[in-house]
Amino acid sequence: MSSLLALEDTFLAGLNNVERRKYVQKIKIVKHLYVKGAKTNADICGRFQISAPTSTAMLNELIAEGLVEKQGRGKSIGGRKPELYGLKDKSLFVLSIHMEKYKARLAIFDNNNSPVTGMQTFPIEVTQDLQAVDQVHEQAMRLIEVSGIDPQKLIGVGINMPGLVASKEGNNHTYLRVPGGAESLQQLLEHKFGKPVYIQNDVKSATLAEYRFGLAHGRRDVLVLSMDWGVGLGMILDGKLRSGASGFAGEFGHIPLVEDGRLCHCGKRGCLETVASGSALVRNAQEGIRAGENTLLQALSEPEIEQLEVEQVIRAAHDGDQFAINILAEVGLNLGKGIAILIQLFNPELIILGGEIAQAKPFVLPAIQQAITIYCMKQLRENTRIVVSELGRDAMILGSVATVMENVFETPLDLT
Amino acid sequence: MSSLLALEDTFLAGLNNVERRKYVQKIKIVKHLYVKGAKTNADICGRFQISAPTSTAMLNELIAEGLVEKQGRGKSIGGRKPELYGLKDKSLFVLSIHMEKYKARLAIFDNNNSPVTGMQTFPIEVTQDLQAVDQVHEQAMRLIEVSGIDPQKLIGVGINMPGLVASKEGNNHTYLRVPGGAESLQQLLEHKFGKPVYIQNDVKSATLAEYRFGLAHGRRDVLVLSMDWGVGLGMILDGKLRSGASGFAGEFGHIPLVEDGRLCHCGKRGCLETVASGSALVRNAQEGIRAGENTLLQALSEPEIEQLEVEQVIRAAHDGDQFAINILAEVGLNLGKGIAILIQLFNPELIILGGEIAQAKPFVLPAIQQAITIYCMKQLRENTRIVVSELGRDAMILGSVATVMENVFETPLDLT
DNA sequence: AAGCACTTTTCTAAAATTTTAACAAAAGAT
DNA sequence: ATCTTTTGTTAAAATTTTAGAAAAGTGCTT
Repeated sequence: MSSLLALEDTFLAGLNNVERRKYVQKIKIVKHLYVKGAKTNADICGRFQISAPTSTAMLNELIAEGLVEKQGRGKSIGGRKPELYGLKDKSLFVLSIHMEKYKARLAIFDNNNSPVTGMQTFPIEVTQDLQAVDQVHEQAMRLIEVSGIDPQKLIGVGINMPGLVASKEGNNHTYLRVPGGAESLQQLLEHKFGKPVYIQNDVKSATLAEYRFGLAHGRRDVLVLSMDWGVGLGMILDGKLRSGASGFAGEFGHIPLVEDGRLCHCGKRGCLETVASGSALVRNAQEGIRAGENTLLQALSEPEIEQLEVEQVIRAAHDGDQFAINILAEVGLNLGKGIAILIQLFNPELIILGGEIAQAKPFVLPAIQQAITIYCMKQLRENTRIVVSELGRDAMILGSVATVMENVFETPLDLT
Repeated sequence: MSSLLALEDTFLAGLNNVERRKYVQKIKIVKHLYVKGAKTNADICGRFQISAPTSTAMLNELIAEGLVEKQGRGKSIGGRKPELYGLKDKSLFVLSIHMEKYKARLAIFDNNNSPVTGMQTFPIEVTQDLQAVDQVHEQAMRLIEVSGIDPQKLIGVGINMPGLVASKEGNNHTYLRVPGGAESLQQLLEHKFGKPVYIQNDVKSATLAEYRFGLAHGRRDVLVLSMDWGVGLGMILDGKLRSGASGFAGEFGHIPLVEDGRLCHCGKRGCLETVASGSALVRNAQEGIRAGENTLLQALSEPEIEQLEVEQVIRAAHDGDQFAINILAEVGLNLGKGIAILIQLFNPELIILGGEIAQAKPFVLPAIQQAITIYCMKQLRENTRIVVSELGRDAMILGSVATVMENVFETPLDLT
């Protein structure tokens, strides 16, 4: 077996204890190098509690397999300079797909998270049925072909999608429903692609990206909020992305926040999303415009009002529009009340705000902070920082790369 | 070194890789036997991916150290009957202490979680200062002496306490504050006892007990709610007790639930505790009695009303008192709204209700279920069962035993 | 600036440990 | 009663570690 990542169920079963342990150890080393970058032999010895000769032997095997290479020498700390071992560029590839309701983006990345193709964007419509899946698959196969990469080196496909995604089960419970009794959406995709496929909820995926490449890096308890049309939540708790029993954890947008509130599209009343989301912001703006509020947005025609976008309201605020600033602050206050609940329950060290709302930082952040001061206990509030994502839009597409890496390098043994 | 659990910082440092790995492996085996009960050699080989001779050798060492014994033979699955290896009764002891605001309970348990002393209860007052600590220590030392156990075999002390407990840091941020700059409360106690001491918040401790010995056993995502005077929350997520960045996660009682609500003792307004707790129940009862509601509780004199206990209201409900039933249902509805938030955020498979409220199950559970139906998304609601604790009051004292075992057997390496 | 003492890395071979293989004993299945 | 399966030992084989030595640095002293 020349490749480390055989990933076939039959492969592991055919190994004895020694071979399996070595395989697991090598995967752990590769994941370590992926997550932490190039490292010295000594570092690997220390981290995995193995001796230098064994560690060297395994690294040499990984070099022979073409996954690892020596990348110069590290800094001396008072002795001979150590050899640095790192993942070889372009030795593995991941196909990353991000599906939104009305468009999809895809790109291929290598094992050092560098894009090897440009980003492709095309329109789709994510509905209950599987039509969008076929479109995406077709485009993806074309991208793989055009990219010129060795298909053998493509180790997996990561797909973000909206809705209630049960990653482990491999199904989306909101959209893209597979016919009952048959294989899961994940299995269906794996057959189509002939590769391991991992599906994940969009916000959870972005959360993983923040953890690996963004402001959450190196932290152990972080919440990531994504506010666009709706509001989503992803959570890193004790250094891992947590998804709850069925994979649906983080349905923050639909917690009850307002007593006898407005009807939410989910069918319930007074959900957080009815007062703290892009759709709530736009609704408030539309109502204000129609009620004759003094605002720059009055310049819009009735059909333009109907088609109003979150971005336009934020732009108006940046242009000094007091009405837009007010409704953004109101959304911030409501969101802040929700965030206060999160802080009380999760005690995170950091909360990262992402999505469209990031553009409105100067208008919503003070309101959020104010709400937190009102609704949070001092000891909890003081230990939580709130920041705006630095990854921005990239979080999503990088997230599905991270999702693949996370799962591909997952060791088959988990003892608790 | 004859004992497995040396637990001195200097001990591990003095080991080389091989010795350390073996030590870790043996601890893992002991923890496995503790958590799962007696097991066969083959089971241990499979679980830890080691060969039969190595496994046998380690078990023999553990037998020699007096921790493990052969406990008869297991069932055959088509061949020779396997030898069962289990933890020897009374080979290790844990001192378990449960501190409430006005009383403390303590008892000594052995490594099979059997009490080896009766439960001792005595009055204390947990305040900002350390007075209660001295009282508890004194009583504890007396209990150890009276019990007649070999002090060498006492491996640790577990202490539950109310308040914001930062277990890792070793301090309580609400009560029992140590003078600034000095050692932590945990270190102070370790010096007093001359043993490893683990402090934990009472509800988190009970949660661990539910996980090890109660209805949460074998499940991976469980929330435990404890409702007495206040409301507390403990969470098992992905098979581990999670406490957030500073250890304060689970402050469920003080999430904002009511807009412009009543003033809470924490200083904020509209906290869940103001409408869904023992204190809210008693307050509602008192107000109703004084307003002349038609209830059995009218029989109480004014000083008795002032001293009203949760238990009395629940008893009245059991006696068919409609007023008591109504206010319990109201509390249930509010609690249910809070639980709906928890389900949306955590997606637990199980929620265990504990504390005094367990006694009022027939009156609050329907109301809770009703609130969940209103405020939860179908997909989340359907995957969550809500039950009442079967451990009851024992959860607390067993919890601090589990806390000690959890930490004592924790391997020093944790690679993520 | 050169030299010396001390570290750290890297490599190799002997020593120690762990595993596999082989086999006897024990139990169930036919 | 015989055959198959599983367990529990023991001895040979394989693997991993330790120890020792050389190589390659750093940093202090003169």
